[in-house]
Amino acid sequence: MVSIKEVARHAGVAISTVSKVLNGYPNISEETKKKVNDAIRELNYIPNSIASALSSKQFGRLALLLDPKRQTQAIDQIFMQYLLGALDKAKELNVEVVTVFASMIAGMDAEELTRYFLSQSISGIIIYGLSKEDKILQKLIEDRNFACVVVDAPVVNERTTSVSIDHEQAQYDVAKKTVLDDKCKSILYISGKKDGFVTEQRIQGMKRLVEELKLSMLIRRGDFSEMTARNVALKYAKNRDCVVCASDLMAIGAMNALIDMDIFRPVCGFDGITLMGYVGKQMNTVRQDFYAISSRAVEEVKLLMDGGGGQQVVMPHSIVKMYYKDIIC
Amino acid sequence: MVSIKEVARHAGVAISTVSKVLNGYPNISEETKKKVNDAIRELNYIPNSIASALSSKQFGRLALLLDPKRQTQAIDQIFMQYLLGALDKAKELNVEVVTVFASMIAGMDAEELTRYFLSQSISGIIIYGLSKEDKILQKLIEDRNFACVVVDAPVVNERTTSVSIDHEQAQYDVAKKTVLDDKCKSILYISGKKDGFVTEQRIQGMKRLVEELKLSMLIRRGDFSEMTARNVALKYAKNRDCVVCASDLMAIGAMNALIDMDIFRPVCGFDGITLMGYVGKQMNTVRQDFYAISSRAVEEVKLLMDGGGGQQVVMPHSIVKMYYKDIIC
DNA sequence: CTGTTAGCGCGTTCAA
DNA sequence: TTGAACGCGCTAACAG
Repeated sequence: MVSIKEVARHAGVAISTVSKVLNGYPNISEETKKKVNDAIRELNYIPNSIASALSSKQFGRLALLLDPKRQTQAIDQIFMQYLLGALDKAKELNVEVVTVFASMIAGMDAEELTRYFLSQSISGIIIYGLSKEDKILQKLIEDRNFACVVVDAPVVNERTTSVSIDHEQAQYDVAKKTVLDDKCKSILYISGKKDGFVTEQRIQGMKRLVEELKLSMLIRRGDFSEMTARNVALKYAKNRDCVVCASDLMAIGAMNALIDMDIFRPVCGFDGITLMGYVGKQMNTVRQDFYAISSRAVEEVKLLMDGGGGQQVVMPHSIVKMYYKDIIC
Repeated sequence: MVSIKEVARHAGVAISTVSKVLNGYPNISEETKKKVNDAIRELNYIPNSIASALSSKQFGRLALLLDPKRQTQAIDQIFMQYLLGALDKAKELNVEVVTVFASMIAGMDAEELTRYFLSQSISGIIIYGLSKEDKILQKLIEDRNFACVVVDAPVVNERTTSVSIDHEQAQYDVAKKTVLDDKCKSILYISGKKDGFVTEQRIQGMKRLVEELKLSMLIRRGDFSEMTARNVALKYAKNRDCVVCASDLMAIGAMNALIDMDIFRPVCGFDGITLMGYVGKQMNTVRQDFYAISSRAVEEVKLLMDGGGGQQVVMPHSIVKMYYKDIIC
């Protein structure tokens, strides 16, 4: 491995001069700059980022914390968008990223987790989809040892920023459009899991709408799975004017149930990802740009790592009519 | 940040002694070992992996090379299984992993890519789904600067191992079962993309079967998308006894086309992931364990990084009957 | 504008 | 069995 020392010798300058050229310091004559760059090229020199990090004490890596399962699942597609957005932005900002899956840290308490991250030179963490039940990560956040960005959970402190769309408003918006389009009076709402932060926010949005438009609403707990939504719809949709679901996947389940029952009800979903397969129908949904959200999360965590304070970041959403012709692949 | 120096001072020993305890060297008395460990615990000392790597010159990180798109896609679910399998195993083997997406290295030629990886202290690479058209990565592999493992492509040299199931045999197996179950005589085969290594292997499997059982076969190029498979099936399935598809997703597309045409044909797929949604049908498919494949790939790349030679690793597959009731989420 | 020097935190001789 | 000393490759004062 060719080191900075050899480059310096080859160029006939000091090591520090090479370093300065490398890092774009001012006050270097064009002439020496050229000499150094020539040497670098000739020797095919590659800077050692490890040594650089050690020397400059710029450790500060960023951990992306996701919770995929051994079983393939629809949400994996969202995870990929998160990863893609984060890695692209991290490369742009020159931040090293470590991908961490929940299974790798299962069983660790907050203290072990802290040690684990520190030993990996991690100083910033992005947590995707924090659960209300996850006391360990919440402790980690409260301890403020790391710069944290929480996606889709309203957690903020001096070292923690929250990034997400306004779920309350988004749920309100998409349901309102659906209700008004078809002059519905009664709603079946299939919500998300109990332990998710967004679930409650979306229910609030529904309640606001129901109050405002003087509607009636039946809320049934879903779990973001197609199957459960299907069963709920089979049981309760008949007496309702429309079905509002807290995810596109559940909307598909509900839609299939309606088809099986041979009745029509407007259905609306949430997420706006193209995973629904070909069924020749259409529906309203909330579209979020998971890539952009994750990209922003990286920017925010960088700010925190550089000493900024935590804040609440609200990303834009839109309501779109999706055609089920959108294909999975 | 508490360093090894403070631990040494606290324990009343030399730095090197602490280092030896840390790395499990022999010839350390139980007594000093205890002193050191106590100090470590008291000070809450965390070894700096960066400094350790620099000092021991053990760089050797592992890059995982994937190609997800900005658009959500079914294959994302397979990617997640790959990532999960690789990261779990890497943690077990204590290998540092860097996730790299194709978009991050787009436009680089083999030489730039080499420099990029080297500057990141990467010495091993796992390439998932290498395309025949990707001359740059193929050059990278041929250059032998890195320990490479290629998943789903039959590329082997001294520094390159191939890991995948036997696609020829798997395609043969699943099609044979489907054909024999229903006594089919003519097949519509919807293949994968032209530029994939596995596409050709699977076609070979089909050809072997056709010859052995004296069948007739019409091959149409698909692209692993539901939509294309649907269109192909609409056009050609009517005159054929069954439809064999090179992916589950295409099988769904074909199945939906058959339903629309209101005709029945046995359909078989490939992959065995549960992404098909609820349609109340069933079909044969090849099941591969993507997690296990990726896990094995990491083991193999570790062997290569430690000086081993390249080889061809064939992972097991099985033929299963999948019920479409398997739900996406 | 350039070179000298002193570390960063740790692993690894080699003497003691 | 232990510790002093050196160096990994690089950055960052400071001196010239």
